[in-house]
Amino acid sequence: MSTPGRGLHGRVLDTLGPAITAGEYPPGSVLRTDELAQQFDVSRSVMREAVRVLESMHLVASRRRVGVTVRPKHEWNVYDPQVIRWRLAGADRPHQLRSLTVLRSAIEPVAAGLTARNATAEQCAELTECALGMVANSRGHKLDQYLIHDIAFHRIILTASGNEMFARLGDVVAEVLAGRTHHDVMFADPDPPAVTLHVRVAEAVRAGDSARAEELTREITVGALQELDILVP
Amino acid sequence: MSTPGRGLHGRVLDTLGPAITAGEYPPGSVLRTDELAQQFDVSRSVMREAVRVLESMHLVASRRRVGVTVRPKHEWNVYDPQVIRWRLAGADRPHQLRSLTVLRSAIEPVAAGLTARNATAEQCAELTECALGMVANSRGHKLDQYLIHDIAFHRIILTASGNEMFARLGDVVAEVLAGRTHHDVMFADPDPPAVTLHVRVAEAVRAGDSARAEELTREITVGALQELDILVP
DNA sequence: GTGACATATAAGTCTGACTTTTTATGGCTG
DNA sequence: CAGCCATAAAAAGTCAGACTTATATGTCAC
Repeated sequence: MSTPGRGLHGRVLDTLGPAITAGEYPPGSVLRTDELAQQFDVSRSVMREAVRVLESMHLVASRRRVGVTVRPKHEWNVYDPQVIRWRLAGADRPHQLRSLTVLRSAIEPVAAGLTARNATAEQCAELTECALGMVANSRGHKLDQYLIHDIAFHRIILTASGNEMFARLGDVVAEVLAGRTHHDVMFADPDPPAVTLHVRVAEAVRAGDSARAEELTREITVGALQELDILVP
Repeated sequence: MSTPGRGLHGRVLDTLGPAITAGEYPPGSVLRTDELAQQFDVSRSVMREAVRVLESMHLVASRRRVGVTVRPKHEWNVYDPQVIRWRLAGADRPHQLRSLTVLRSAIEPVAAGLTARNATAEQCAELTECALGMVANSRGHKLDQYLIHDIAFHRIILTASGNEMFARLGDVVAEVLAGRTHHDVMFADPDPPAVTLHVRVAEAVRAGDSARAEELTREITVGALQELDILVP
C-alpha cells in the first residue's frame, strides 16, 4: 500500500516511527543520534536524515547539546498519512479509528454537497457505477469486492468536490473503511439500508441536488459512527 | 510564528519549499542534489536532509539515476502546517484561503457540537471570556485585539471538542483568520451580527445545547465563506 | 545568592571516497 | 530491421572521520 524500504533511512523510520507514535518513548524522552545510529547499525548521516523526517512530522525536536526529544502527542502532525498509518498499526488503533470516523462525519457530507454541484458527467457515471457495484456485492460474503467499490465511491465524492483539502482525505477514508472490514468486526454482509443510501447519494449527485446529497451522506457517516459505538463502547 | 532557521537545512527549505509550492518547478521537473547543494552553497549532506523533508511532505520523489522529481500538486501533503504556510505566502494564496475556509465550514460546526457536550467548566469560562473580548474590541479600529480573541475563541472550540484531528486545525484556522485581517480587506470594524453569533455560541456551549452550538457555528463559517465570495468572486 | 566564566557534550557541518541501482547505449545476432 | 543482452554512465545512496558551534551545567569569585 505505502512505500516501504525506500532506502536505509526509510527502514529506520519503519521501526522508529511506530515506536514513537505508540508511545514507547514518552514525551520528553531524549534520544541521542549517535546511539540510535549504533542501535540500527547505520551511519550517522542516515540516522540524521531519519531524524529530520521525524522532526518535520513534529514527532521529535532536535536541539544542540540536548539531543532529540520526543514531543507530546498534541503537537504531532496527525494528518500526515505516514503518521496515520503508524498509529493505525499500533496500540491506539481503536482511538485513532474513532477520531478519523468523526472527522469523516464532518467532512464527507459537505464534500457530497459540493460534489452535487461540481461533478462532471463522467464523475457522476463513475459514482453510479460504484454504487451499483456495492449493491451487486452486498450479499454472499463478497466483502472484498464490496470494499473496493465502497472505497472508490467515497474517494470520488471527496475528489469531485473540487476542494483539494477534501480530496487529500481519500487515502484516510480508504484506510478507515479497509480497517473496518478487515481488522474489526463485519463478518456478516453490510447492512442493506447503508447500501441503499449510497445509491441514493449517487442519484442526488446526478440530479445536482446538493442539500439531499449532503443529508444522505450525513446519514451514512452517522451510521458508521454508531456502528463504531456499538463495537467499541 | 513558526520555527525559522533551525539549522542550515532549514534555511534551504525556507526558499526551496516556497519555490516548489508556488509552482516554480512544474510537476515532473528534475532537480539534482549536487547542483542544488552548489546553488545554495551548502554541503551535500545538508541538501540531502532538506530533500528528505520535502520527500516526507510528498512534494518531491527521489529516485536513483533520475534525480529529485517534483510531484504533481494533488499528491502533496496539503495538511502539513509548513506546506500550508508556504502556500499562503505564495501566489495562490487566495485559492488556498478558499480551500481552508471551506474546510472550516465543514469542521467547526461539528466541533462546536462536540464541544457543547464535552467542554469543561473552565473551557466554558474561557470561551465566554473570548466572546466578551471580541465584543469589547469590535468597535473603534481595535482589530488586533479583536483578532487575538477571535483566534482564541475558535481554538478553544476545536480543542474542547475532544477530537485530536479537530484540535490540530487550530493553527490553520488562526492562520486563516489572521490572513483575513491583515492581508486582505477588513478595514472596517467586524460585522456586529458576526460578533453576536460568537456570544451565542458560547451561551449554547455553556448550556450544553449541542445542536444549537453546531447551527450557530455553521452560520459563522458560512458567513466567512460568503465574505470571501464577495472579496474574491 | 548572584553573576561571570570555563568546560563538556551532542548536534551540526563538511569533505572525499566508495557502492548501488537504474537507465541509456551500442553492438551483436537472428 | 527488429529484438536482445552486455556494458557503461549517471545520480542517488552510504559510510567514516575530522571539525565547528551552540548550549546546558557546574565552578568560582564576589
